[in-house]
Amino acid sequence: MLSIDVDLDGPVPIYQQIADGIRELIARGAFADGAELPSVRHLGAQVGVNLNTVARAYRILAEEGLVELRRGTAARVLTTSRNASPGAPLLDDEARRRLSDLFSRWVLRGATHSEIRRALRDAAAEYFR
Amino acid sequence: MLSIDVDLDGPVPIYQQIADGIRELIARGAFADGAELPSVRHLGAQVGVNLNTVARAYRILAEEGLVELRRGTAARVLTTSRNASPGAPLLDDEARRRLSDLFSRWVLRGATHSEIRRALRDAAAEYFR
Amino acid sequence: MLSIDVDLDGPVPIYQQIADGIRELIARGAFADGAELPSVRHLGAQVGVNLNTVARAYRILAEEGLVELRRGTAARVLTTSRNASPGAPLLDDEARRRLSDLFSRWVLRGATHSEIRRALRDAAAEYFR
Amino acid sequence: MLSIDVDLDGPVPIYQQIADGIRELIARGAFADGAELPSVRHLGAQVGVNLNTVARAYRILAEEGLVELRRGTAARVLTTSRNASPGAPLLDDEARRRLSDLFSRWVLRGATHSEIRRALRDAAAEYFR
DNA sequence: GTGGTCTAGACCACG
DNA sequence: GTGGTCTAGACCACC
Repeated sequence: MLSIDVDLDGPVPIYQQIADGIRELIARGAFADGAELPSVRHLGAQVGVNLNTVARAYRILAEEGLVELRRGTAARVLTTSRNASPGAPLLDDEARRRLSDLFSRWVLRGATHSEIRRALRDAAAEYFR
Repeated sequence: MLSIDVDLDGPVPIYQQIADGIRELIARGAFADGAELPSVRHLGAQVGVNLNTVARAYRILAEEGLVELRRGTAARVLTTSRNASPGAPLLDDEARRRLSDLFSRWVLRGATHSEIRRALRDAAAEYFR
Repeated sequence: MLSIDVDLDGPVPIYQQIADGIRELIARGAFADGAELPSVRHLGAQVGVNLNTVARAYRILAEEGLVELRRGTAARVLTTSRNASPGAPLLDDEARRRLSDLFSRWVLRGATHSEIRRALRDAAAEYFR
Repeated sequence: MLSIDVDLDGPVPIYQQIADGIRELIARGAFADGAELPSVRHLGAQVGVNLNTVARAYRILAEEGLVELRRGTAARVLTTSRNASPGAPLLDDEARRRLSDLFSRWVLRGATHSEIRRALRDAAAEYFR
């Protein structure tokens, strides 16, 4: 029984939120390899959105290689398909951009370098708890 | 002479990128308190976007309390107006959401907790360099 | 003992892949005229798909005149029933459409006319090897 | 005035046909770099399909890097973004699969190796005419 | 004006 | 039953 928080208002598209939520669940190991996702109809009903919106989220995950879609059968999770280039650094431009923006907002709230380092450590600890 | 990188393609709205860029410059101390921002016309011409787009970026920063807008005069930077509630933790829900999403993507690329901690430390060090 | 590669993922319907695979085997002369195809049960079990899926593939081949289906007996290959109008050119609209699409993709990868001609020659040589 | 043939029935999704058609026009040099595509509304009306269907075709081309989409402005063609890995051979598995299927069908219509080579040469000549 | 999102609902393709 | 396609139409975001 999969639970995903979705903010129906707000600027982030619903299909993105659903994709993000499922991606996180996969990353957290909530699915065995080959496990079935709920049908677009079920998940749509549960979350309170249209089935097409869920379908779009599934399509995104499929393009990322995290989910396998086939007509006639349930969507399946592919945990094995680590599309990791082993040498690729985590801190690529996109990650750098996201983090810099966060840091600037924190600095403007008065944060220091060490406070920021601490908040990051806390966030990671929380995530892996 | 303010320099901002704007990616005209990509999903991030241009006005957001401009606001983000200026916010970062303010956070980095590029402006004295009360310093004037370039006019929307100048900045628009320099960046190569419509003046309304720049105006919208300024409005966002004004709503955040980082910039003061008055008709007829240049926009002024307000570094002192920390709109921070002193006790508010850095790691609010929005920050948590952004970081969790980043962590999930990293985990799916095979990252471990300690690799992630290291990447975060590096990012902060880079930012404050 | 017939061997067919089927990609259970991917956008191509399984029954199509099976039909394509058998068609290629027939074209390559793997069957004497009147030879029996494996039962839908056997082939389905071997390939790992539902028997209805195999049955649908056989039906397609029957509609093309390549296979004869009769209730109660094994499906038979009909190599003689060339359903070709003798004068019909190979390069019909459908073939033209398929090749044009391929050419466009190649051109956008930087290919020239002569490189494309060479790739086509190679493909044919490979096929008939 | 862009003209695209679309078969509203038939198994190929309309959005795919539209994407294929535009890709071919781009490959044929019908667009200068940065040229504007018709709006999803206009093209939809012209072809006789819903605007969402056209939007999906545009999204596909954007993901291929052939088209640049931005809210508020017309879709732009990017001919320069050759995403060609210089060393990559034209005849990859997908191309091989497509061509093999075509060859099998031709062989079953009685074609010989040399007739097939000729048809391929003709198709390329036609395409580049 | 542009593209983007979302909906409700229909119908198809597939297993 | 599943996912996939398409529609008509609404509304939003952006320029």
